[in-house]
Amino acid sequence: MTNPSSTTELPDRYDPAATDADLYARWQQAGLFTAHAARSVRAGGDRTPFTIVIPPPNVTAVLHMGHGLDNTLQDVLIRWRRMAGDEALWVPGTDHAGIATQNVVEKQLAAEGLTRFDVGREAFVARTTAFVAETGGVILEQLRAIGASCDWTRTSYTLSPELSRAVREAFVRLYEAGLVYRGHRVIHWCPRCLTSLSDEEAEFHDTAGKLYHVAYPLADDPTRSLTVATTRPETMLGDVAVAVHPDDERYRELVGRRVRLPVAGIEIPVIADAYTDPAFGTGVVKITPAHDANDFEVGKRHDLLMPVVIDETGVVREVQDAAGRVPAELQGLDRFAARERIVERLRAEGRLVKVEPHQHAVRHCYRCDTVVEPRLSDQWFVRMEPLARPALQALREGALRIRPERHEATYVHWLENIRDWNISRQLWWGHRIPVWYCDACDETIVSREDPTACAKCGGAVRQDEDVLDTWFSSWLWPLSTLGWPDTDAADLQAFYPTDVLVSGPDILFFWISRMIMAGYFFVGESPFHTVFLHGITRDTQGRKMSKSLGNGIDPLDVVERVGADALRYTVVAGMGLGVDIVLDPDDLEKSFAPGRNFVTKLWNIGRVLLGNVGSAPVRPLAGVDARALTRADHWILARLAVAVGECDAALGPARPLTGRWTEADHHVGLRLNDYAEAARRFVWNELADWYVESAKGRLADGGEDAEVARAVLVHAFDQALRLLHPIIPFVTEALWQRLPGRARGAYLAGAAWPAHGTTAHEAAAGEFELVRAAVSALRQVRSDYNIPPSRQVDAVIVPGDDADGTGVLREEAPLIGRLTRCEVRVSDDAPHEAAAHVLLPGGATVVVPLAGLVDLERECARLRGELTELEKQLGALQQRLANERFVSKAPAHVVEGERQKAVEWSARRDQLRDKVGALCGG
RNA sequence: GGGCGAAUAGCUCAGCCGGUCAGAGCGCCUGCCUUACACGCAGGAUGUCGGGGGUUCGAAUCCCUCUUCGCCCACCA
Repeated sequence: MTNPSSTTELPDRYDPAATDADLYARWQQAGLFTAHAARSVRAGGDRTPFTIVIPPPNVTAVLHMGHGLDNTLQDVLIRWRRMAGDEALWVPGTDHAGIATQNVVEKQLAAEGLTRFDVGREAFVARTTAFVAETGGVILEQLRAIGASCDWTRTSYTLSPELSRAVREAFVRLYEAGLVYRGHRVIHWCPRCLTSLSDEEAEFHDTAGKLYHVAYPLADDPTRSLTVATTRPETMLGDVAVAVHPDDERYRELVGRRVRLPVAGIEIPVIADAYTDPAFGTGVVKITPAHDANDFEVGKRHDLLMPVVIDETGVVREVQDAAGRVPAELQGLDRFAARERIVERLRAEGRLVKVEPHQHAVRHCYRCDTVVEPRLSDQWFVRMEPLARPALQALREGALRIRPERHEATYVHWLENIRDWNISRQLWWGHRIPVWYCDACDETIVSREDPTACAKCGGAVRQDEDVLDTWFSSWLWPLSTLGWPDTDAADLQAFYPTDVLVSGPDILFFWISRMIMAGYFFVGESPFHTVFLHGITRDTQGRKMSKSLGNGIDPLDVVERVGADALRYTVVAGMGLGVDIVLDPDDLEKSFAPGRNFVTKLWNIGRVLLGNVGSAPVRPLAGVDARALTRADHWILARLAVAVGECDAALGPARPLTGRWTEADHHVGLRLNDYAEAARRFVWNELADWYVESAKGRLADGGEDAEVARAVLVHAFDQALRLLHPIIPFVTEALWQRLPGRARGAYLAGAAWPAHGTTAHEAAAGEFELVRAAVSALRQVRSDYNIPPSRQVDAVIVPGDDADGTGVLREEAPLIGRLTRCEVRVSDDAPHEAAAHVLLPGGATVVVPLAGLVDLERECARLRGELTELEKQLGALQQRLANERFVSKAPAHVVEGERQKAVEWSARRDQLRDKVGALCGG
């Protein structure tokens, strides 16, 4: 790479399209993203490992803004730690996404007029496999476009042979521990996907429904009836009882008698069960064990029949134990059509007492949004309570923290009330459940290896038809991607436990909590010590970005228009911890302006800096005699030290300082927006606005001082690029490569994170603050009096009591003059004519003669107003200082600060009075 | 029905343990194409920090309450 010696070789904008891909390829060629197990201290190396496993996107997914955000944050952390000297590993990969992927392929089949049953299981799986192989994993390619520094040599896939082995091992181990069992109960069923769902997969949606009050006449006295309330009249065909509360006086005498079930025309008993809430509706509830989880429990308690009247597709018919319950006219109707018909019949028969509107939460399939049908079936479950205990303990003892902290309460609540996990799915796409049945002797075989015959009787065996919940492989992700169940695997040894898990809060239960439970159960350790939950992206109306609403932003669009760096900077700088980020899908230019502007600014700082510094070798800062440093040099070095400190503080400790999170470090760090702001401020408001401007003259003058300025300039910029690299890796690398003296093959991506500076520069830096104050004062005068830049202004700085300050101002007068386009001299000799006065800290006064420059009359009015306002404020301040209680109770430094302020204000008031006197003649 | 969070400049938000916090970015106003940058420079305006009450010498910051939005959880048929 060449080192351009003038800005003419650098275009005036950074061109991501022409640069980013090339830089990314070179990073990868240099092996910068590849972690080495042997270098981890856990494997005898000398580097602390820092590991993140990516939340594996669905294999068929394409990148959306949520991924853009999530992966940017991970990349910031990974790049930061890599630079900080850790053995940083970011494991990428994809999830086979059972239902989601199967649905995609089924849709393709549907377009051909076929169902999966038409093609058969084997062919369907083959087709899906081919589909995934062909088009899957696109998202991983897309991640490179935003700069994600994943270790692509370790790319994983939940359905790969290696990870499938982990899945089977996990299932068998849980089974052997008695934590996996087969249960016969009512589960959530999606009649469209034709599979069971876990509690988490059956999402509640508020729905405007109706509450139907239906009269069930007493069998032995049709003039009397019990009225039940139901939202789902179609299930009444499966009623086996009506229940009242045992203590409910109103119905006590009816318990044990029978009622006649309308429509079905059969008799069912009245039972007493505490499940019934006497206060709800009429206090009478119909019991339908096969179609309601609670009713199922009641049914079991009372040993009731469990007739199934709705089949797996949601069609009403006599499925099981339901002979004679479904009238012919209802047979074969969809459940919702059946509801209508039943209601009509009830109305016709005079059994419908009333219908009320009813707002309630109805479970829907999280994949296809179909209303879930509770269904009685045999499923595999994981007993979760024993797994939850250590996961709760982890948080209590500080092995784990969740940020922002408010999510910790959610986590605890969920774990404390955890329910068993239905892990079997009636799908074809996924890990086949490793259970075989022998029909000959009824033996159940759960095995790591595929059995060929029944171990007991030698008979033929057949494997369970179901597959595992896709999350059953996801929950092993931190383990399986690192080589588990091979506990000797180099990666597992070197990188497990991992460090930070970055995700949106939406999959806290689906995935994150379960990973923690798996970590403890399978290897006895939490898979990570920090869960970092970020917000989600919303549009300007506050709506969640989604495909269906069409309000999403395609990150690749953004990359194309403003570049990956601008995208990354915008989301990192714009997002508080755990706070949602609002972006306008209709105005990408505006939404990403902060990032775009900053990248351009940085690029231009690079242009002027490189252009002024040239390509000749530059001394390392350490080789510069400290006595040769100017005030400005000290100042920028001091500011750099502050910026580095702020960035480190904002990012926080990468891991618990004492092995466990404590009050001291639990709530610290991961404030990426603060980190971004600290770095931005240094580079823009300090380095560019002040230091670079101040150095231009020195560089032009040449000589020894120019060498010093070059050294400081290059050092400060180099350090700034390092600070910013995790956020905006491309432009910083492109600039860093052009710094003079850059060694071939060295990359910023592999460079060291800035070390804390010394405090050696602070004293001289303070002097430069006085220079800045003088410059600001003169700029303000120019602006206040509307003096155009072209108009030369003579300024006099009248020394104050501070002899040192006067010395500084005298020496720096040329610089102050250059930065303000004024002719500045320091003299006791204040001009006598009308002039503007600005007081500097330390007592010196900037005086600018105004004769011929302004309308004095207007100016006087303005000044008098200013004086009045100041006197008012000063009065209040003095009153405060006269307050006994304030002086005695407030901390000394506060009182001292107020006193100081009063002194300054008084001086300013006196100045202002003089000024008014001088300008306005008394 | 529980639990949690948010309400601060026109917009999106920072403001941790009460006193240099009334701030940033975008937008707006004024003046500048000052040979790095108009995706810029210099200067500037705008907020009784959702309402009410309380604690305190002092509250955007703590407590109570109300209002309005979110989110999560939940077997009230």
